[in-house]
Amino acid sequence: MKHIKLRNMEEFATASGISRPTLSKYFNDPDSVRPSTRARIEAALKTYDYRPNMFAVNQNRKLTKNVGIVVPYLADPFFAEIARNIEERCIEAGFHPSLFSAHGKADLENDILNNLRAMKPAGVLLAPLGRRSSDRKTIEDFCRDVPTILFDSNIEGVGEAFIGSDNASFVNQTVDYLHRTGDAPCFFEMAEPANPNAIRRRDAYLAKMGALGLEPHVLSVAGSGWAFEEIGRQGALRLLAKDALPTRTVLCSNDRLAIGFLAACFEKGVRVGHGPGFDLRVASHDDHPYARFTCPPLTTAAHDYDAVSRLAVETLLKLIQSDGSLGGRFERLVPARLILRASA
Amino acid sequence: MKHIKLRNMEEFATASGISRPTLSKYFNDPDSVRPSTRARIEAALKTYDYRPNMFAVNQNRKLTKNVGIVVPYLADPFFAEIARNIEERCIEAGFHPSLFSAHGKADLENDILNNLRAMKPAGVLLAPLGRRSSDRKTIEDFCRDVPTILFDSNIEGVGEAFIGSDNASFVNQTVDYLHRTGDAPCFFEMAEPANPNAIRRRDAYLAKMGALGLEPHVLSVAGSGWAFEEIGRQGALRLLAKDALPTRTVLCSNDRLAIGFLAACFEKGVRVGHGPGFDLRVASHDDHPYARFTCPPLTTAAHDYDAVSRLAVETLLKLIQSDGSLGGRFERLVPARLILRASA
DNA sequence: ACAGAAGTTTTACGCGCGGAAACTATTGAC
DNA sequence: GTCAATAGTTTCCGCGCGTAAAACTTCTGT
Repeated sequence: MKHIKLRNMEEFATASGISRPTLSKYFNDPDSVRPSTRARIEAALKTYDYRPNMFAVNQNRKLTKNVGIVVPYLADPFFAEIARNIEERCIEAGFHPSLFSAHGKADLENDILNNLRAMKPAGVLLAPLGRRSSDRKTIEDFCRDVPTILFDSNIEGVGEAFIGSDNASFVNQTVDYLHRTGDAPCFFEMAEPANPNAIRRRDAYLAKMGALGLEPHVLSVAGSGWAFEEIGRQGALRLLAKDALPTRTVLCSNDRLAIGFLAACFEKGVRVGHGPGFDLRVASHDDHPYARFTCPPLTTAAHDYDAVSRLAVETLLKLIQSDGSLGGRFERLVPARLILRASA
Repeated sequence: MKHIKLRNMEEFATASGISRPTLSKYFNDPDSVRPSTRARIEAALKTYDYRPNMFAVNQNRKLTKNVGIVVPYLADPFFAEIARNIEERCIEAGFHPSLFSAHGKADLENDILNNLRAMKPAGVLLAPLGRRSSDRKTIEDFCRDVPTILFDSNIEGVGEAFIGSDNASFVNQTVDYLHRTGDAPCFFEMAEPANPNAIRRRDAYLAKMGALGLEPHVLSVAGSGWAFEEIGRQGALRLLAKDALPTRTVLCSNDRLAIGFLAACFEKGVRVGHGPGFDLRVASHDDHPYARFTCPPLTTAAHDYDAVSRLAVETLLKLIQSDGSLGGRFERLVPARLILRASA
């Protein structure tokens, strides 16, 4: 029966027979009015079509219900998936998430943060581009003005909290498994990783190999940017052509590199798998949405998407409730779960 | 030197020595003021840190600079890629795009449209979920209130325009190529496609086979939702187990199904490729970002991402300039480009 | 130099809502 | 039934900016 469209709260007040300040209270918090009047209001809402003007609301409210979600590269299914997860949790909590992608570009990330400032968000969840310290200041300034929680990729000391994956857990599990069931792996990575997690994974690999008393082999392939699959493929093709793999077991820094690596193996007729009749074992990290559809399916260490997104949103809500400060920087690293498939 | 932060335009007016209405004009259109005063304003902007409050601006402006971009499923790299493309073009044109994903859920799409209404966007680019007519009304109502352009997936008569891909062009090219270089294909698809494009592709396949005087074979596999790869894989496994493929050439409705199909072939030792020594040729449509990394790389008909996004944004800008109506529904279908890779 | 055009300032109002203050009505326990 | 606490009403102001009107100033072309 939503026929008459009302233009403002005043009209809705006269139409519903309830004073405007009471309506204002109701829209800010439906529980702040008596149940009987709440029922009257909600009955009126079904008869008349009225919604508060969000611009007028946000102009006057000290704290909006907006939250910003910023990811470095949305065309990467990993970020698409985690952003989806976070977005849904924010909606559940009664907030209005806005999703932004830096598309791999630092200056776009800066623009996003500046525009986000104008939205006066209650809080921001930011997965920064991993990059040199030259741009660190922009993010630092932003975090000083807006309650921000970093996720996925950490910047030491910046933001009120960091929620991420425990790269050591990822690498320890994969190296352990590969070593236990055959040979310890060499480590395949990009020479100039776009992301600090890659550096932590290499460090974890070196540490783990040291702990096992084994000699590490790091293969750093050239390439920059976000076209990881192609970089992995080209790197693998070069290594295979030169027969330069130091071991018959390869651990890739991440699944997107591994997807390219496997494509190169297929191209060159290298049989990837575990057991007799196979030339090479390949494992990786992330459990990328397509990792189960590679040929062969990829053995990998899986992110706990659910836990990371849940913790990130929970921490953000806590941060918002405690008025923008948690009293000390909170950090939480979520461990990985090993996924065994045919590639290793 | 951006030291003093000014709280509103009034303060900036006194600080810069320029009247507030003139500043207002400047921020709405920098070219609407005399070059000399424009220079004075921009000089002042470098001394003082001031940006108009976007909520106050949008409350009073009849037409905001917001544009909404709505896609059905952002975790699908196809939509991630086209959304990225569209977003960047909108920014270039001086608008503020907001990206939303329905995450495959019809009720979420409805919520998004309702929230979008509150943002009073100048225009909206909507790639609707393909679904039954029961929800058509929500979209129709929305399009009546907000200047909207549909893309990717059409709904007859809804919105001011539709920009999409020419499914017939996709299918004609792949069928032609397969037929010319070997055998005509059977058609592999989902029985209950999430998207009307799938139906058009099947129809195009039937028509093309008819035109070639050949008998068509449509293989519809069970499954619904957006996990296309798994649906394709399961369907392929069943068909291979029963040896039920009517031809040695398979044309998949889209690349995500094909990715699953290829995974199943690999699993079962079916050698996919073109020429002697291969069991099966597989081709598809879309040129999904991962199509070049499948094993073997996928022969497919590529979307012209660039043309679709460019046309969509151009049409939207035209629509906004002409005050919300183009005087008749505009439709434009972009042809495909055949990409030959090893799978067929 | 001067009329006319174009740009600028002054003044004033409005947008739709948040929120404070003072007052009135309702509630529930004694 | 009284009274205090709670909830609602009335009235008013402020938020930051768009925008209109009128007066004023500066810029054009001749």
